[in-house]
Amino acid sequence: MSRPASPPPSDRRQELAEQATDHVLAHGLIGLSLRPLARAIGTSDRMLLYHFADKGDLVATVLRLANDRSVDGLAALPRSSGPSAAVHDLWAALSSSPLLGYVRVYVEASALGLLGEEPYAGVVAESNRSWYAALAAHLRESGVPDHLADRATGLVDACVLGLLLDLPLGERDAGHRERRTAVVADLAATVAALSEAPSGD
Amino acid sequence: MSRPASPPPSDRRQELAEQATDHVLAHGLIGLSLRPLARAIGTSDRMLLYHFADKGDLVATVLRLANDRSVDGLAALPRSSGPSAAVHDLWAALSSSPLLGYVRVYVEASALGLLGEEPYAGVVAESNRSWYAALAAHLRESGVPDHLADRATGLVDACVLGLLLDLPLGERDAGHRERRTAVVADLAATVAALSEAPSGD
DNA sequence: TGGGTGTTGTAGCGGTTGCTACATTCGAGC
DNA sequence: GCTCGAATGTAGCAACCGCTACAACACCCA
Repeated sequence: MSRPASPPPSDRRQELAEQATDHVLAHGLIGLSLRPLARAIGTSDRMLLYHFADKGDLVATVLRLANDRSVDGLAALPRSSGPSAAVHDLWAALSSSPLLGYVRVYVEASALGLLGEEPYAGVVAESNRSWYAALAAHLRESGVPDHLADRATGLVDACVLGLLLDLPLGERDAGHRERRTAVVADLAATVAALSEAPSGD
Repeated sequence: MSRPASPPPSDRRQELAEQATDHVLAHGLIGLSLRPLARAIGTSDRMLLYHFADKGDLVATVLRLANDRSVDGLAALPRSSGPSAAVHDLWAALSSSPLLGYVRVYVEASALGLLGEEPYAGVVAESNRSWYAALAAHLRESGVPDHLADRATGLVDACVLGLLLDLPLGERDAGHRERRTAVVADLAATVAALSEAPSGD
C-alpha cells in the first residue's frame, strides 16, 4: 500500500526487472534470493525492495517479463511450410536459446505453483493464456485449419512441455535423445493427419 | 564416511523415510526443510541427520521411495481393453490419488534438477528409466504391439507429463479442463492409430 | 557388574533469509 | 539558497537454514 507496487513503472524499476529476469534465466527461479540477485546485477537488496513491494512482487514481474519475451519469440517465428514442419520448427526453437530459457523458467514457476502458492500459481495461469494463444497462432499460420487449431495446440503444448521437463535427461542418455526425436516426429505426424482429415478423429 | 549412508537400512531409517515421503506428498518437495519435516513426523532434525547422511541423502531416499510407489501403482493397473482405453485409463489413474501425488513430486524434482543440481538431477534420471519401463509395460499389456510400444510410450509420457504440469490451471479455468480432455482423447486416438497401422507413420 | 554400542535430547554454531529503521545524498522547484 | 521528496547506503532485526559437539540414556555382551 505504501510502496508503489505498480503505479509508476519507473525506468529504474523496469531496468532492474530486466536485469533480474536475465539473472533468473541463467541461475534459475527456485533458489532465488534477494541478496545474491542484487549483488549480481549491481545493486542491493535494499533497492530491490524499494522498487518492488516485496519479493513476490519482484518475482511476479520477472515471470511476466519472461513470458512476454517468450511470446514475442514465438510470434517472431517465421511461418512454417505446413503443419508437420510447424511442429518440427517449434521444437527446434523451443529447445534452444533463447526460447529454451524462458520455457524453463515457466516450468520452474509451474512446479512452484503446483500446490497453489502465490504469486506463482496466479502468474502461471496468466502466462498460460497468452502463451497458448501465440502457439495456436503459429500453428494456424502454418496451415492448421482454424477449427482444429485449438485441439492441435493443446496436444502440442502438452507434449512439448513434457519433453522440456525431461530435457536434461538427454544430456547423459543418448537413448533418451533418440526417443525424443521420435516423439517430435510422431507428434508432427499426428498434427499433420489431424489437419488433413475433413473431420476430427 | 562416519555415518551410515546406506549400509544398514535400519528399520528406523526406513520408517522415517516412509513418513518423510508422506509428508513430501502432502506439502511439496521444493520448500522442504528439516525442522518442520521432523516436527510433523514426530522426531527431530537431529535424528533425521543421524539416520541420513545429510539432507541430500534424505531427499534422494524420499524420491526413490516415491518413484517405487508410483511404479508399483502403475504396475497394479488392470490391463485396459485396448490402446485407446489404455491411455484414458492411464490418465484417469495419474490425475487422481494416489498416483497424482507421486507424479507431482516427480515434476518438482525435475524442476529442481533442471539446472543439473544434485541429488535431484541424478535421481530423476534413475526414476525416469523404471517409470518409463512400467509405462511401456502397461501399454503393451493393453494391446500396443511390442515394436511400437517404445514410440507410443514416449508420446504418452511427454503428453501426460505436460498435462500434469498445468493441472492446477484447470481448477480455475473450465476451458482449460475441456481442452485437457480433448488432448487425452486425441492422444488416445493417436496411440490407437499407431497401434493399428502395419508400419509406423 | 562393567563396558561398549547404538540411539536420542540439548544446545548452539555460522550463515542466510526477507524485510525495515534510520540516516544520508542528490537534484529539481520555489 | 533552501526546501522537499525521491533515491540510496548502513546496519540490523528476528527467523530460519543445515549441521554438529556434547552429554545422556538404554541395551546387550562379557
